[in-house]
Amino acid sequence: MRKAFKKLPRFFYLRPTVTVAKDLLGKYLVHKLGRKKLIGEIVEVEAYCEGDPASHSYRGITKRNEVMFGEGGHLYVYFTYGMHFCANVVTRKKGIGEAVLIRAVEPVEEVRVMRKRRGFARDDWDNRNLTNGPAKVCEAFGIARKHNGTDLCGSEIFIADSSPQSAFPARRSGFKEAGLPKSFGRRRAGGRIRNSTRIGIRNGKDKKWRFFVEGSRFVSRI
DNA sequence: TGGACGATCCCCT
DNA sequence: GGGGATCGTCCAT
Repeated sequence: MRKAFKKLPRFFYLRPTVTVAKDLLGKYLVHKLGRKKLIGEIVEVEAYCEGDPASHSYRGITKRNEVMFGEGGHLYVYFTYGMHFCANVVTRKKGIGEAVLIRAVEPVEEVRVMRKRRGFARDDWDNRNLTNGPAKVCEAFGIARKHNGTDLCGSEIFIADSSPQSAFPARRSGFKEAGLPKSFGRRRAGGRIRNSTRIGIRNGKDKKWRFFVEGSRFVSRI
């Protein structure tokens, strides 16, 4: 019996945060906006764990970070530097404040919409700078404050899999029933997973919890 | 109530 | 590689 394509199930997100971070590479971020589906393949993430001084959850639960302490599989969106939003995938069970920051994706579907949202010129055909940073991803995908707490097991914003080698296989035959375009199954980024220290933090510098797809043109930096 | 600073981006040199 | 934009959040008065 063939397994139908489906968005990642709840238990995917309840696992250890570093594991979830690595497994998110090559998966597809999907935002249903009206009749359109904005889709990008995740190529760069960072894990933020308990006892991690770089994490927003380090000093305990507050109004800002409470979504991080909720059940895994929800979206934690925060506002930073007075002008940017960043999106995180909440992990683990309720009560544990851990999450994975989505740092970069490779644009896949509705790229024109993303380009317009990012204010790209019509004659600028290099999409490398479209979604190669956490705030750029949010701007391109139209993710903002109102999406904080969104259930990724819902139908507005979710993450899907199309990699046949992964632990969460999907088949092209299932895309139609999932309402996704036929081109959806193509794996684009390829490459092995590499890791490094995280970007833009002072504390927790030693942890090598940034994960990215080796050789991808769409990561924020090498 | 004030002030320091931030999981960033963009433009400038 | 350096600095400015810009404001919500948190902690110290």
